[in-house]
Amino acid sequence: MARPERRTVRDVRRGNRGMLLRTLYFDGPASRHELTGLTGLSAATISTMTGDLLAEDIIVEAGQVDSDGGRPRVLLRVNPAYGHVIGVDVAETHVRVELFDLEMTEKARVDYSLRPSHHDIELVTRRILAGIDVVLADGQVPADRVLGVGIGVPGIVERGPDTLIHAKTFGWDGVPLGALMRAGTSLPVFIDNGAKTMGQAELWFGGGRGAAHAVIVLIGSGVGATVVADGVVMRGASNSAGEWGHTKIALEGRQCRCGGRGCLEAYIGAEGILDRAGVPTRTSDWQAALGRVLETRPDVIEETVAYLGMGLSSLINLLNPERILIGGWAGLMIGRDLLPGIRAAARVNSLTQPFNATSIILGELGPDAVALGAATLVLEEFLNTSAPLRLHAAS
Amino acid sequence: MARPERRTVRDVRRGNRGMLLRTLYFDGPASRHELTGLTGLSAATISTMTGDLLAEDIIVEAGQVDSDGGRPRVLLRVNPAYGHVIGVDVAETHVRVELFDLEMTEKARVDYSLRPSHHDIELVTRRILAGIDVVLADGQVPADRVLGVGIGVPGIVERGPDTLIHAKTFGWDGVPLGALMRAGTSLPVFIDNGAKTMGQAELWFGGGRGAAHAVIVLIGSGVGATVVADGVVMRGASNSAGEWGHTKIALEGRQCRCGGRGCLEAYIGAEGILDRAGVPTRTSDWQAALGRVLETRPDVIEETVAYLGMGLSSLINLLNPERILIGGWAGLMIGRDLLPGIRAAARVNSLTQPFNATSIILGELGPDAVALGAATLVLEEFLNTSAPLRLHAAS
DNA sequence: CGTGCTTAGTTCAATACGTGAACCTATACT
DNA sequence: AGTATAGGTTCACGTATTGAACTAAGCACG
Repeated sequence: MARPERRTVRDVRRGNRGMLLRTLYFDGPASRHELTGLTGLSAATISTMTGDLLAEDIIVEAGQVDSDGGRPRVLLRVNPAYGHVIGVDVAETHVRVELFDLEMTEKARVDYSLRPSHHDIELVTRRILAGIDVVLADGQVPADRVLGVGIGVPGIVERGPDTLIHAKTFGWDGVPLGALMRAGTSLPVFIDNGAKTMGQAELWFGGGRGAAHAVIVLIGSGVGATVVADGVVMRGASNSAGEWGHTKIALEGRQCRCGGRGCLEAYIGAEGILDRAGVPTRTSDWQAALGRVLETRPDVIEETVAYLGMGLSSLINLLNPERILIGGWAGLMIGRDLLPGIRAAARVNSLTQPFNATSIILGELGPDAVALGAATLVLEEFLNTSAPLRLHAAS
Repeated sequence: MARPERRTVRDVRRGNRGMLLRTLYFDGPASRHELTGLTGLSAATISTMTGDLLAEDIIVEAGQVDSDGGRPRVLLRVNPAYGHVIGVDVAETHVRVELFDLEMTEKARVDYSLRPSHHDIELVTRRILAGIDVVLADGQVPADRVLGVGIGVPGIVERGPDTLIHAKTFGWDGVPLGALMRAGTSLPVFIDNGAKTMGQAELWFGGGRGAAHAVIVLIGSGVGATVVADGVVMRGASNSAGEWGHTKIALEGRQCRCGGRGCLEAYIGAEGILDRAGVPTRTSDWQAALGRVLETRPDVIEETVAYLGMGLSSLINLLNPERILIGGWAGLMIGRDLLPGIRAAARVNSLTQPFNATSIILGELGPDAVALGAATLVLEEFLNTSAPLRLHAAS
C-alpha cells in the first residue's frame, strides 16, 4: 500500500518540468510544437516552461527546421555544458574518477591503483577527493558547475545520513563513506552498489533503454543483478535487492564463498567455472583462463549454459521482465558465442507465456560502466528535479 | 525509466483526496485536526475536502471526543454503506460470489459448484452474472450502489480491452472473460489471477498490512507468490510476475506438471509432498492426506522444510522484502508447527543482511480470501480515485 | 510585390488548488 | 458569567494549466 506524499500545485510544476527535461534529453532535440505532442502538455505551458529553462541556460536552441509553407520550427535541446557530473568506481584494484558533461561525454578521467587488501577507508576517501580535483582541473570545469558526485562501491550500501557501506572483501563493516565524503566536499554525493550503478548505466545508455521491466544480470567473479520494475531500480527494504548470485540451484551443492552451498554464483561465476574446469583459481589472468576453458572444455561450458538457463528462468518466471541483459566481463565472454544456447536453456526452464515476453540480449556497455552509472545517479536527480544549480556548492 | 504522465492542478486534488480517504479508511476514525497531522495537508484543505466528502456521503461523522478544555473533536470515518463491492472466486470446483460493504464486511454470498472439467466459459460467465443478482437481492443492495466487481481466476490474465484468460487446467486459451462480463453487466469489472487477489487480501487486511516490500507465498497443490515492491503488487511486462513455483532448485530434478524438471512446486506443492511420501495423488481428501504425512513422515517433512527454505532464501536475496507471508492451505498446515524450522532453513541459505531485514510469518486469512482480495481490487480503485459513484451503473 | 495560406509560438483571462492568517465555535474550568 | 483552550472555517494570495485569441515567420501564387 503506497502512501504517496501530499502534493501542492508547485509539485505539478516540478513534475511537468522534469518530464519536459527528460523528454528533451532522450528524444531531443525537439521543437516546442513537437513537445506538446511528446509531453501531453498544452502549447501555452510548453511556451512558458521552455522560456524559463532557456533563461536558466538549462536548455539551448539547436537550429531550425524549415517547414514547407509555415514558420520554421526552432529546435531545443538540453545544454550539455550547463553542468557536469562526476562518477567514481571504487573497485578491488583501483579507484577511478571520471568527469562527464550532461550528455555523458567523458571530459576527464583519473585512475588510482589500490594494493590488494589495502582498502583503508581514509585512503579511498582521499583518493576520491583528490581525483575530483584532478578531473576538474583537467577538464577545466569550475567546481560550481558540478551537479554532484556518484560513487559505485562493492557490497551493501545502507542508506541513511551517513551512508554506511558493508563490504566483506574490503574489510568494511559499516564504514560511513557518505559522511566522510560530505566532510571533504560540498558537492552532493550519491552512493550505490557498483553492480547497481552498472545496471543503471545499461538501463539509461545501454541495452536497457526504454524498458520498463528489465533485469540486468552481471557475471564477473561474482554474480549479481539489477532488477528494474516499472522503470525504477528495485531496492527492497534495506537496499540490498538484486542478490541473484546466491539463489540456490542445488540442495547441498557446491560451496560458495558466501558460506552457503549450492549458490548459482558457485556454478556460473568466473571462479566457479574455472574451479569446475579444474583450473587453479590462483591464476593471474582470469580472463585468459576463462577464454581457454571456453575453447577447450565444451563439457564445462555446456554445463555452465544449463545452470545459467536455470538461473535466468527463475528471473523470467518470478519477475516477468520484457528484457534481460547479460553483462559483466565473464557474462559478455560467455554470451558472445553462446547466446542462442543460453536462450534455449532458459526456454526449457521457463513458462511459455513469460518466456515469450522476454528478450535475452547482451549488455552493450562493457565492465567499465560502473563510473558512468554512478554519474547517472546524479543525472537522474538533475533530470527529475532540475534543481537550479549552484545552491549546493556554496560553502 | 519511468515516464510519468502530465499533471494538472486537478490531479493534485485527486491525489490528495485519495490520500485523505485512504488515511481515514486505515487509520480512521479521525478528527479533522488529526487528519492534518496524518496527511500533511493544511487545516484549510482538510476542511474543504472533508466538506465535499461529507456532502457526497462518502464519509460520515462518527461521534465526538471530549477534550479537557476546548471544543470537542468531531470524528470522521468512511461511510461503510456508501457503496458495496463484489468479489468473485472462480476455482476448480466452484464459482463463489460475495458481496461486501466498504468495510469489507460480508453481506451475502452464493456458491455454485462446478463439475470437474466442465469449465465452459459461457457457463462460468452465466454463474457469475447470476451470482451478482443473487447477492444483491439477498443483501438488499440496489445495483447502482455497487462500485464494481472483482474476479479472481486461475491462470494468466492478459490485460487489454477484452481481458483474456489463459488457464490450462480449465482449457481456457485466451478466453475473453472481460468482454463477456462487460456485455452482461454495466458494473466496472476488475480481473486478476486468484493467487494475486489472495495476496492482495493479505496485503490489505491480513498479515501484510503496512508493508511496503513484501512477498505473499501461496502453497496449495500449486505454488505461487505475490511480490509487493514499494507498496504495489508487481505485475511485470505481461502481468504474469509472481510465478515462484517454477523456480528451479535442481538440475534434472523431479518432473513438474508444467513440463519442466526440478521446479520448487514439484517438491513443496501439496502434490509434490504427497508424491515424495509415496501417497497416491488420487486421494479424495488432500488435506487429510497431507495431515497424515505431517504426523507420520518426519523424513519427508524435514526435506520439505529444507526445500522451502531454499525457495524462500531466493526471494529474500533477490527481493529483500521486509516481510514474507506463508499462505495457501498447504502452506498454513506446514507452517503452523514448522515455522521455526522454516525460518532456520531460510537463514542457512540467505545472506545475513537481507535475512535480518525480513520477518517470516504465517498468512492470516486462510484460503477463502480469493473473493475478498478480488473485491479489494474494486476498493483500491475507489480509494485511489474516489470516483463519484453511479456514473458507471447508468446504462 | 503583395496577398493569402500555413505552421510555430506567445499572451491573457479563466479556472483550480493548497496555504497562512484571521476568524468563528464549542467545550471546561474558575 | 467570564476566560482559556482547542477544533474548525473563511478568504485573499500565489502558483499552476489551459483554451482562445493573437503574433511571427515562412511559402505560393498571381
